[in-house]
Amino acid sequence: MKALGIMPQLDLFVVDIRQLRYFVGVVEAGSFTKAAATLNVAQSALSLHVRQLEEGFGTQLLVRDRTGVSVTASGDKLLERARIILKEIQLTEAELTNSVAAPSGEVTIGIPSGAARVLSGPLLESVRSELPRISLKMIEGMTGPLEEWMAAGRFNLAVLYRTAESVGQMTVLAREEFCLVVPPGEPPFEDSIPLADLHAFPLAVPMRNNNVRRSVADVVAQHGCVLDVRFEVDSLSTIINMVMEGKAYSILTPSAIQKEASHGQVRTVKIIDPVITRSVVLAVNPKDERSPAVSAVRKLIPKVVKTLIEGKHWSATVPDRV
Amino acid sequence: MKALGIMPQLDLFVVDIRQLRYFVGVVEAGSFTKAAATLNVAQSALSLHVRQLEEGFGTQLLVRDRTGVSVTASGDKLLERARIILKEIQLTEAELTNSVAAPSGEVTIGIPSGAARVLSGPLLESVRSELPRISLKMIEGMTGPLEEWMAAGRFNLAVLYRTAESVGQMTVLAREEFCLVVPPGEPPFEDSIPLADLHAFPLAVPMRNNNVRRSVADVVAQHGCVLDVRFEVDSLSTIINMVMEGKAYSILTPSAIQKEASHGQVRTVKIIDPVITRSVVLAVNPKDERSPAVSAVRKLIPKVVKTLIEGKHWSATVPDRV
DNA sequence: GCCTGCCATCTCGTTTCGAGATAGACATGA
DNA sequence: TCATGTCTATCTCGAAACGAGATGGCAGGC
Repeated sequence: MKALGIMPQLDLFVVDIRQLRYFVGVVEAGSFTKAAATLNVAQSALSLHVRQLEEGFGTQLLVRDRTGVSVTASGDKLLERARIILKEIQLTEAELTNSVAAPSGEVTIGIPSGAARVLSGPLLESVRSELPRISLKMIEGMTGPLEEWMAAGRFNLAVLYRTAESVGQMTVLAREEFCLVVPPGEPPFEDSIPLADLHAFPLAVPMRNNNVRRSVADVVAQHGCVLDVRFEVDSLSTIINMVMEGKAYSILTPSAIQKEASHGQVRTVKIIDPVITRSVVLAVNPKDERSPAVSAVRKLIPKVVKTLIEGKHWSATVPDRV
Repeated sequence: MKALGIMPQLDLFVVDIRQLRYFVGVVEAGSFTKAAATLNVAQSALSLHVRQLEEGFGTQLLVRDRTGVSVTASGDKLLERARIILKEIQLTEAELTNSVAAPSGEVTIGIPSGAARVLSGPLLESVRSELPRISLKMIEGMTGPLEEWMAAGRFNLAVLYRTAESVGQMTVLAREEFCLVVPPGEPPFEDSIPLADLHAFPLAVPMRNNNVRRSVADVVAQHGCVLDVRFEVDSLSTIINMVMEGKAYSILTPSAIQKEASHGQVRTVKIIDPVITRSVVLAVNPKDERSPAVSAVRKLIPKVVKTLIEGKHWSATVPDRV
């Protein structure tokens, strides 16, 4: 066994929690084989660890025979001591985690207007019901400014968008596909439209620095296509109103127009050849990672998202967890 | 963190002794960097482990700043608990090892006649003084029968010989070189003699199944040499007496004739081209490995051997320990 | 502006761990 | 006597964990 740092003397034996757990488990089961089944560990691993304890202490702890094991006098001493230690550890874990069972305080979250349209209500409700001592401050905005403010540490958490496969340390909440948002009663009437045909529709889209705009523009450029951008507006609700009033089309993700689409106020037509996707991700301010309140909200958000998607309140896909 | 067996739930956090030791060390040092120096562990390792504790408990334990660290309220709780746990472990180790601090009982050891000549007296004395509650039963014999008896489990321990580099689970106590044992006043008078010249001397050597005999015979055969074996005697003292009386020469290791050589009753001449060496090893009966008494004697023997060699009471070399 | 001190992160080689297979020992029943 | 079953010990190998060393970022002092 390698020197463990705190006691650098070579070959010094230091008992380990795992070994104690295995030892107690074996004694209580009465055999390595039964303990293996109970503890869901290979019998050979138990055999090895108990043997390491015996070698470390320089004394035999178990008597082995064909019917199993029984403890020696030394083994009884260790059993008693091990139970005390394991109990202490259990109490420690309970005490330390208990202090985060009811986290409290203020948590700030930045959220893009699009995602906010499906997520802000349910999230606020969930936090209120499940984390009653947490005050969630939600700041909605366009993604450009949100990225900057998050980078500046203005929020504890932020919902952001990413098109790259790699999202680093962030959690992927959902994947969305961009679609053509169509005024009611207007063509096209098919379920999908090729990217190359989008030029036929006059578009109201966000400003050039907008994440949505850049995502789509990149793909369009890559495919040698063009778009008929008539209006550049950094106001999602304005864009949606224009579509509802038949003044323009737009290219958005389902979260942005989930409600209007479900009420028939706009229609969505899938864009294909290629499908344009992006991820909705959750970023955490590294400084706040270990805050119990932030941690709790951070764990709650994916659940809210999953519930929305599975309840067909958001047309997106939940990413696979590996 | 992998499922630890006793709690197979994935990702379940289980505090580890090492982490607690590191945490306490860091808090007491007031900084990771100072703790690293104190604990002889890389600062990055401490940082990582404490962070794992924080992530596992879901709460921040330390406040870090440019002057070092201080504990949070949660950290204080953990510090208190950790000290209790580490103390319990220390007491456990003390209690368990204390029961082997004064091992008692009978220990049997087989020892070849050659090695017994230098080792049996000092070993019995050492056991008597350092392990007063142990009764050491020493059985001397030729190595052939000793090997068989040890294999049959007749002894707890056995001192044996090996010529191969690999000695498996056994402990190497010493290395010896075979030499020509010469009657006083007889040639050769040089300090060393080539193997090829040994045929000039009439030899009294042990019987064919003897370890000594086989070790030398193998090397002689490998070098295309011959020996003039006049007497085959399975009694070491008889062989030595014959040499002392000028009736024969012999080929033995220094342990066999250490006393007679030191009294001028025989001379030793180093055999070269090649030097013939063998190891003196200590074997333990696997069934007895964990007996405290056997373990204590097992640890004592190398010390006795080392003292003999370093005190020039045995012309052999102590093996390097890697 | 530079230096110092401190912590966090990354890479890489080493060590440890556990699963699975297998062998040996022993008792029981046919 | 042989086959079977039960139990423990040992070995191999792939995966995971660990720690050293290097490096970067940040803040304060000179």
